[in-house]
Amino acid sequence: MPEAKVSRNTIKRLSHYARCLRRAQSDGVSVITSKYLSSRCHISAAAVRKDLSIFGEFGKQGSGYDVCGLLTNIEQILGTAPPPAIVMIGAGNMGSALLESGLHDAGSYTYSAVFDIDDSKTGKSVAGLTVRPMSELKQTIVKLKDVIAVIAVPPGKGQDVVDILADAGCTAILSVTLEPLDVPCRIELQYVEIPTKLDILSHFLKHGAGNE
Amino acid sequence: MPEAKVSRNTIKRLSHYARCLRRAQSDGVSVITSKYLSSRCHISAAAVRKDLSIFGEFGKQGSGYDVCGLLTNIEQILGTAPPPAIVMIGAGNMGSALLESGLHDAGSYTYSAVFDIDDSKTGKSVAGLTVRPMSELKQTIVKLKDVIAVIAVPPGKGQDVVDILADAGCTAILSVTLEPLDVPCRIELQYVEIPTKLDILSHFLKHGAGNE
DNA sequence: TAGACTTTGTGAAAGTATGAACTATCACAA
DNA sequence: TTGTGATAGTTCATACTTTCACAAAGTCTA
Repeated sequence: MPEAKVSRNTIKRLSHYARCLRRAQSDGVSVITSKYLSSRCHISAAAVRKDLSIFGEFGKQGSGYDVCGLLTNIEQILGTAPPPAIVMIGAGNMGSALLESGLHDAGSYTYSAVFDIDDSKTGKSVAGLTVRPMSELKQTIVKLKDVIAVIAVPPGKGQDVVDILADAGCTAILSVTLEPLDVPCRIELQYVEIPTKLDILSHFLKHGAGNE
Repeated sequence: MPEAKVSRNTIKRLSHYARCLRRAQSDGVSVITSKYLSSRCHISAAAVRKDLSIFGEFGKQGSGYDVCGLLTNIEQILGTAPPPAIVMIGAGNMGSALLESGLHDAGSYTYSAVFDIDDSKTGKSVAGLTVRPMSELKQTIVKLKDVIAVIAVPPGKGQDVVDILADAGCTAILSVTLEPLDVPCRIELQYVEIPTKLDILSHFLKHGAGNE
């Protein structure tokens, strides 16, 4: 599998293609063109073809790409076939919202467990999962191995959680808290950057939206 | 104010600098170096200086940048002095979570109003705001003028909200729903891309995290 | 004051991304 | 079988972004 040099931006676009393909698949579409992907993902058709050329002459001229085969290839690169387990830390408003909204459109991710620092929540059920105490977090991470940890705790509590996760050997974290987190460089950390997105919107409100 | 050509990536970084500066300010720091900003924002010092050079020889060799003055300049570009109003659409789990978590660390943004499609929620209070019916949404947008709309409704309900917002002349939307939305090109739309971030994390889990 | 040290600002170079244009290949119909 | 239209794959040129290196300018200590 010679796929060493896939840039981060390409990964992002592949993620969009994957969602678009799943949608097409559930609509019964079996072949898809770069033009269609282009319009649905707001990416130029040339860029789509360039991205997809990493699979090596996979598409068919004149018709397009096989939806099922393309999705399989993309999921191979994304590592979502099967997807890693997801563990939620925080069963408050935000954690519950994410758990209940589900992630079906994002692929076949599922939440494996949910933890909360507040022991009074232990044993309660959220979106079909039983809330477990933080004392069990480390052993769960170790046992599951390939796991993405989602941190949805109140500001000020995030760093403690990160430290536990790092200690357990977790290497992939998605944070939906606002506080800045320090992580060892071997951990890949993704932020849900609501403040940054607000600032971008604010900028375009003040200085004109159209001029990208 | 000759600041026409600030790229989107620069805007993102300025947003990070702004948060870092606010933090420094509340810690009583009055002067800050590119090196410090670099380490806190995970951006190379050279990039920081290049970004900040758009203000034109603002820093002082040997010491650094004046925290207060730099923040003022950045907020000028971000358009967050004062910030636009924020209107929340959706008072469910997600909407409530965002309203209650607050945005103090992100600047001086405040939520101005919250709406919900479920009339049984009308009149109830969430995070100090009274939930209002969707029928009042349009006139509120029109009256506030400079406003960012945050969409936090269940999947399937988002497009209807977008249509109302577009009709009301709203030009800045932040979506935290998973569904893809179609907006007129004059509207600046930002997604909270949780599925994409999960895919990025999944990729690095499978193919090694360190090789960025 | 002198001299060592720190930090900014910037021009050049290297690396990336983007877009246009062209070619090769395939599907389909007559 | 042959011609026509459509689309993937590739190449090249352009523009943008990031990084490097260093001069200029300020700070600090003795």
